[in-house]
Amino acid sequence: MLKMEDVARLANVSTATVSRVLSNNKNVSNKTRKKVLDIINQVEYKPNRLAANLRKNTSETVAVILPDIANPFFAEIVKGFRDEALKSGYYILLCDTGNNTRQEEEFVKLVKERLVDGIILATARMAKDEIYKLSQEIPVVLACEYIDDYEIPTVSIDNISAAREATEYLIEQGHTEIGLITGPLDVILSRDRVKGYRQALLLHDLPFRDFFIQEGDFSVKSGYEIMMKYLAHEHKPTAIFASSDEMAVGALKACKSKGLRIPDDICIIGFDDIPLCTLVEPELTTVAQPKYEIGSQAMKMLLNIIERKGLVQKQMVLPHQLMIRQTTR
Amino acid sequence: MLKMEDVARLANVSTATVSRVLSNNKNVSNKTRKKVLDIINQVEYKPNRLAANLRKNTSETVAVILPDIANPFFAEIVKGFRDEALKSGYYILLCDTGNNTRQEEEFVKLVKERLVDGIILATARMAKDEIYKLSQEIPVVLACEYIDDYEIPTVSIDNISAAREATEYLIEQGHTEIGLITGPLDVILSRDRVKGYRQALLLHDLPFRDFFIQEGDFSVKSGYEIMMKYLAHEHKPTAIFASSDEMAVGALKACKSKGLRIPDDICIIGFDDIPLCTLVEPELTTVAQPKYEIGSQAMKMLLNIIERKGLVQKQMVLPHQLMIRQTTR
DNA sequence: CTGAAAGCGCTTACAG
DNA sequence: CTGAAAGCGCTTACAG
Repeated sequence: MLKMEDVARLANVSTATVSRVLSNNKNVSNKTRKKVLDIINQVEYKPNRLAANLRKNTSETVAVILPDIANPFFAEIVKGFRDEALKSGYYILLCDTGNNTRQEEEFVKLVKERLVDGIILATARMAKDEIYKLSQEIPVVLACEYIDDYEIPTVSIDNISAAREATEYLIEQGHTEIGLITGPLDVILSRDRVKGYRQALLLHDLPFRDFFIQEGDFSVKSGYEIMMKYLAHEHKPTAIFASSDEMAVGALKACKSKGLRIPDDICIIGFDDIPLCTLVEPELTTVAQPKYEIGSQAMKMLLNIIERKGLVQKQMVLPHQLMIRQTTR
Repeated sequence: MLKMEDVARLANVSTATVSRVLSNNKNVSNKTRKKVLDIINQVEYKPNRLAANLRKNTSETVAVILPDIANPFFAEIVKGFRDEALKSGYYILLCDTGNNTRQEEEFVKLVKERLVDGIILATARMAKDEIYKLSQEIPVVLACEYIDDYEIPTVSIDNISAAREATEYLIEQGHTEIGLITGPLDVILSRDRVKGYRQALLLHDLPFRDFFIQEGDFSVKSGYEIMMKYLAHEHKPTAIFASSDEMAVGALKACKSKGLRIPDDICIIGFDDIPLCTLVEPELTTVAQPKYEIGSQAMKMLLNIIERKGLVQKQMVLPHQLMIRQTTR
């Protein structure tokens, strides 16, 4: 494999000049630049990024840490990450934790090893203060969740308001017994959505029942199982608010398997608005998040921080939207 | 950030010794090793991988090039990649081409820049001989597709046989008018599945109709639109074989929108067996691929080639399975 | 506008 | 078992 030295020799210049040409440094005469570029094209020279990065003390790579790449919600966000990273010539190191908290910490060492210039945490299991500590050492942006205690850069919707509105919508439709299927409660956004749900009940003077809050893990299966539990109870909810579309679909499946009609016998609202919503029957009412936008904005923010492009907005809240479809009425 | 030099000074040894301790080189006395490890733990030293890799001329990173991370089929395969890579301490650089052929070539330059030690192509749009050329320069494994002309390492199912069996199953159920919804025909596996379909018709002396082969792009939308076209035709198919589950679900949706009953009026078979299959109604009959296995085996093969662990099987064909559910009878 | 030279932080023959 | 020293392939002050 050719190195810069070879190109320099062929072009009769120093490696410094070749390097300058490659980095579009203005301090090169047009004549020299052309000569060097010709050689580069001719021999198809590509600089060794490892060497360049070592010297520049960067990696031009960012880590995206997320729980599960097979989750369609994250898949869409990743597209936003990707497009924005590519625009700036950064690569993405995929860090799928498989919902394993230890893995999350494991990946953080990427940073110490200088393999990445920054990290996007698309949902975190780590404690808030750990995230904060991390963000003091290295550029970190948290996607999908809002953290208020610390000044950690964040791109997300307002999960509390979104959950409150969804719950209030059900209340307005006459429901008073609303079952909540939450995400894992070590995830901040899961807790925020519980808050929103509680706020809605309080605002409408509705009683709060412990049994009506059940913790799922975002999967179809957990939604199914929790719904079965609800249905086995003597005091059944008349509406379900699930913290992910997949759990909502699981709940839908459970209701159908028991011969219940949706939305006549029971109403269901999901969260995220993944493609699946319009593929099930009836089509799922849900809270839409601007997934792609969250991804691209989070990456943009991270790259701005990495490249210290002056002041960057630290907390960005994007709009959500209640998508009323066929599982509510 | 501390460097090896600092650790060496603190431990009163040379950097060579620190390096040996870090790489588990046996040529270090237990006493020295302990002394060095104590310092390393104490100051939380992490070696700069960039520097180590430059020196060793590796990157301990592999590129996974795939069309669309949001495709649930690939998402599951990626899990196989991930687990196997992690086992060997390799990282994965995510290269989602967004179904853009130019992007595919773009990513190949990662190799020239020494940013990755090898490449997995999870489905390729590149011409066979280009893939071959690439595989001569750098370790390459092709996942999901089988290439026979060249000796390119490959992990896949037998797409031809799988498609033939699925088509024959429909024929055995009495269908003679079978519409095929293919994937993009620049993808090898799409063409292989067309081959299998043709073989089945030939084997059963059934006529081959050009109109019954329609090219989709693996998306729900394309399946929907193609099905609508079939249904608008005076000579309608009585069964559909789609080259992806998402297209099959699109076809299903189209049939339902026209008031057709599945499987009574029309039968549908998909391909891949993604989770969606059991979430739609009726549940989708499909050809299951061992997705996770394809991923882990492909990564294992790639890492073996990279680390030159002797002879590696060059072509691995994994079993597929027809999953008969509710959209056929 | 250009080049000589130092240095990024490691690893690895080589010598002892 | 250990260390001195060269070198991986770039970039970047510095000097001219």
